[in-house]
Amino acid sequence: MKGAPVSAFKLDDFLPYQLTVLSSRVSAGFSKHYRNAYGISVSEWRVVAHLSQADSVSVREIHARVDMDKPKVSRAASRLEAAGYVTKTINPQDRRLVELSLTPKGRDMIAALTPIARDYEAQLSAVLGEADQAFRDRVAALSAALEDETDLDRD
Amino acid sequence: MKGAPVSAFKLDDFLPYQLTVLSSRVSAGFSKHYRNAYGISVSEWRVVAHLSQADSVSVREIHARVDMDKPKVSRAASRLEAAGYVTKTINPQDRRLVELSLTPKGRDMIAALTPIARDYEAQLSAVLGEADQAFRDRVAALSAALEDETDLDRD
DNA sequence: GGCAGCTTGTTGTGTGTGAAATGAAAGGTG
DNA sequence: CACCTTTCATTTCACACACAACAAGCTGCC
Repeated sequence: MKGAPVSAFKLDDFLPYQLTVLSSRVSAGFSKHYRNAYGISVSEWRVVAHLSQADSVSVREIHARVDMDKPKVSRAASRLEAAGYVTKTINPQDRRLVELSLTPKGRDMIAALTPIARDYEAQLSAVLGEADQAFRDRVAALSAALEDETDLDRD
Repeated sequence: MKGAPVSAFKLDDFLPYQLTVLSSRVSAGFSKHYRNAYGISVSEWRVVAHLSQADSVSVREIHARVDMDKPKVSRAASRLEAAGYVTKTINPQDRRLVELSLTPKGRDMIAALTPIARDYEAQLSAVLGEADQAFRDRVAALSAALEDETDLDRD
């Protein structure tokens, strides 16, 4: 019994680990629906998805709302622009701001992906069964509880 | 009403997005406990945590059990070896295998981190309240349901 | 025994990432 | 109005990642 751990730590039962694995699988399961069809990454999907709710939005706005740092948003926007899904225009009132807008091609993409996203979410809900709403509430509660800890909003 | 989305897609309410944000926050909240103190990353933490349950384990074993691909395990192991937390020895029976073992220094680290991990998990459980076990069951159920989809076990 | 084929681990390669630095524009103060 | 500070976006740099190629070792079949 030389190196026998006194009280073994079970990584498989560790909630942070489980959540990372789950999150990775859920994202992978959905991203394969748009990665092949449209050649966009998760970051790009998030930007486009946010643009579907509010057209003409600055990089800063997306950075604040979509849990991505500024360089990530900036690069995702550039890739989306190069792919023809988004246009970048400088705001005339405040010329520091870069307003992002969906092109018709971008709108077509989000129009096609929205039902796919809803279907995918419905599949997840089916697995969760009647506990669906309770589960979502717990996710939100945990997320909110940790929000301030990760509160590094020094820009 | 030119670009008004017909039925807006709410990224904030999208479960895959919520889970990614949650997972990121939970991991960040815990990793800050060992990042500063020991200078190790999440990958390295996982390897060490797994070694705490089963000493002397091959890279392949960790790859299979810890949701990391082979290069990631290999590089994490090399960094841990350089930092003096693990040793790598070639298995004499099968000289392809590299057995990883914790050094005393590595055992000290995991001994110090285990109670911190348990405390952190207890905090999460406190937020979840009586729904704790139900929540974990749902996490496991979802993860299991998606396991086969991500089943790219072509090594 | 020798060669084909598999397994294991490491190393390359192109890409993405995050932190800090930079550039560019607006606001505030004397 | 000049100067300084703040804000926004991009770029730089060092590093991590994923996928693929690779070298080394084992196995089995003839």
